[in-house]
Amino acid sequence: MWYSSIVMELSNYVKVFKALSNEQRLNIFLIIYNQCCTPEGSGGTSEFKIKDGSYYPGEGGGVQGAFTKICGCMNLSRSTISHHFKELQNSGLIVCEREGQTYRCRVNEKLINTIKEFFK
Amino acid sequence: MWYSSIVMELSNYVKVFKALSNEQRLNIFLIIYNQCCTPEGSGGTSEFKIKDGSYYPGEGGGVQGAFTKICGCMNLSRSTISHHFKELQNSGLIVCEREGQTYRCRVNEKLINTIKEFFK
DNA sequence: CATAATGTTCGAAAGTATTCGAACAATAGA
DNA sequence: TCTATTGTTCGAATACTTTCGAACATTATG
Repeated sequence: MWYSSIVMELSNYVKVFKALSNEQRLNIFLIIYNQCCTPEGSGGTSEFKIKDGSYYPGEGGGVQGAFTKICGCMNLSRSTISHHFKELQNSGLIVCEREGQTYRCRVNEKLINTIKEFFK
Repeated sequence: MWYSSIVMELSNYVKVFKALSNEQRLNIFLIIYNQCCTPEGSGGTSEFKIKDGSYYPGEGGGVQGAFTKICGCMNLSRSTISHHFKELQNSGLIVCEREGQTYRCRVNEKLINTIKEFFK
């Protein structure tokens, strides 16, 4: 028999699942997750880079016009994208900071491992 | 760099995360998940058994008075429990059937593996 | 069969989410 | 410095969730 291993307060799992429970937000998360992750094990800051409508991972860039370009991809207003980013940050799934007009996001790999563990 | 492996329609992932995005429902899921799973790899029907306020897994029993007892544990009405069970079933996370007054639930291990894969 | 118990369905109330556009603040570049 | 662009915050509209109690259907048992 299986046991789920619960290592955080249940309300934190709820936050994560809630963050992923909206299709638009899940899409945004996947863009970040798939395009902008650190090499496994590095644990450092990873980058999220969008240029000319395509995504370029890695190499220290960050994004310019990330929101607007994501808006273009998914037909949502900038304020809505901003809101969804905030929800993702709030759940702990991503960590973002700005440097001038450059947006820098990293996926919280530790939390993702915790969620993986949840499903044993 | 990681890539999430998406093997279902995104809307199905959304359904699963939505099902787990409410603390009460997550609790119910955990009761089922932790107390009533088949031995790994068996793939068969597992049981969900509650008796005298305690949970007894396995051995072909099923539940009598499951809802009422869960109500007792979590201060929710029977109609609410019923609703949450339906949501969990709807997401595909659990499969339930009744046999007379006996409730039989199994966790959908295949779907759970799919979700695990999602987090690479 | 009558009764008690269990789970379901319905409608309503209250709360939460999603989305928008407008007004705003910060920054980069002409 | 002025302008265009970017992301943020606000308030509002609409839609969805959570929860309840009441009425109902089904089943087990006296």
